[in-house]
Amino acid sequence: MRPRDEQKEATIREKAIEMIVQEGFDGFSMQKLAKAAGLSASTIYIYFKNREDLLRQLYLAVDEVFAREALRHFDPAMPFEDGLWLQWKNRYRYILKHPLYFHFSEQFRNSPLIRQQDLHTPAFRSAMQQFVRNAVQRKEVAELPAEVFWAAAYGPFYILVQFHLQQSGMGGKPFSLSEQKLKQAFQLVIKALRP
Amino acid sequence: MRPRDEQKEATIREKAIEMIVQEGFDGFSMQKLAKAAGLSASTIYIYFKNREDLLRQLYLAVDEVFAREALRHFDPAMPFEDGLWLQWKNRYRYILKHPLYFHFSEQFRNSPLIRQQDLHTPAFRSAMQQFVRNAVQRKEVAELPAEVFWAAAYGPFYILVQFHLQQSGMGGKPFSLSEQKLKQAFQLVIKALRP
DNA sequence: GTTTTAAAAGAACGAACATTCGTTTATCTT
DNA sequence: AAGATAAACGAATGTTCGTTCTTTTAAAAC
Repeated sequence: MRPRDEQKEATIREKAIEMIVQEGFDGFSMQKLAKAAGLSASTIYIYFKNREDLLRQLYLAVDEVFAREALRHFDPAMPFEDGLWLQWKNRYRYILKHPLYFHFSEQFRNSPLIRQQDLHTPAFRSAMQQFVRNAVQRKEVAELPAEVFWAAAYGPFYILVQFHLQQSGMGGKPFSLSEQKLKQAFQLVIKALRP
Repeated sequence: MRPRDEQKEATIREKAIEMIVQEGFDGFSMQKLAKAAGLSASTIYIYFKNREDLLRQLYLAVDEVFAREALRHFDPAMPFEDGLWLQWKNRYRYILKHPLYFHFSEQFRNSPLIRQQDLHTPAFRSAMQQFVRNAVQRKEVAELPAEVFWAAAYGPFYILVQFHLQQSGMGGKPFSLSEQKLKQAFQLVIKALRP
């Protein structure tokens, strides 16, 4: 029997993400994807059940990479400031390395295609919860409702990143957020969260 | 001659926004919109040049309402803390009053359909710029790169709002962010931005 | 009340859509 | 080398898409 071509599936995934970032869900079709990937439309159905399944799988795969990169070298037992900065830097590095992936997931954020509960893996969520519990216990941060805390801890990060991502457009222009500005924003967050 | 039916155009706009919030750009079509609005598809083309024009007009109209509401009772000369809190409350009220509108604009945020520069009217942008210039001059806030400043001033707000918006889903469930939590987040932001 | 005009409807257009089907092709097993 | 099997393809399915055309309808102007 003939084996599956791993390179082929990888190409489908890459081109699909590219197309969605450039044209949105709206402009994304199986036939255009087939043409972009240089294969027949029916071949896509060997690797993915249907359009919806393809989108779902893409999202899950991208989110999994994100979760892995965000938690790199992270331990929920870390001192709060170190741990939060590590996560900021990890996410920053992820976005520099995979701007398309990041842009792609952002398309899902407010779309009806993915339920909120599907965002991030359970392991990721529980690691983050433990991290905050520790920080509160050690009185490194003020005690706050969870969503207020996360909004303060990551809101500035995401707004900053989104701004620079849009500045860079989708052409070749590089992502221009400097680590210095990132650090500046981070210092503000730390000041805000101190007890 | 027969006059245009203003009610008809209003219905088209409302139903279009509803449909986009519920099904995304992907699931939005002229024919489904016609059926939902109870008229012929060709009638839509009396009020809007085409699909793209319809989306553009919807976005501009919604954004105009937002800008008006956000600036309600606002003056760039206000003391910083008062002015920023007023804007937070204005935006909060806007989202409570028009959750669909807000959800609708969020769909555009990372989509290729609207250029970043089209976000918000020039009047809105310049009012905000003047507001910060004044605050810096009076040493009410630290001097920071513009995007770092805005990220810190509004990041927590938007993350908080997005979280509660997703919690409420799109069914009848009410938008559940309390003004108390809003105020808590605001206090953190003020603490962060002080010189 | 007739004429004028544009709104509104409905049918129709080709194009593009997601998906399936039958055939061909490439690779593994024997 | 022959046979088995699933990958890969091209063609075709029926549906839905955005938009236009033709006709009908309703209101304003006379």
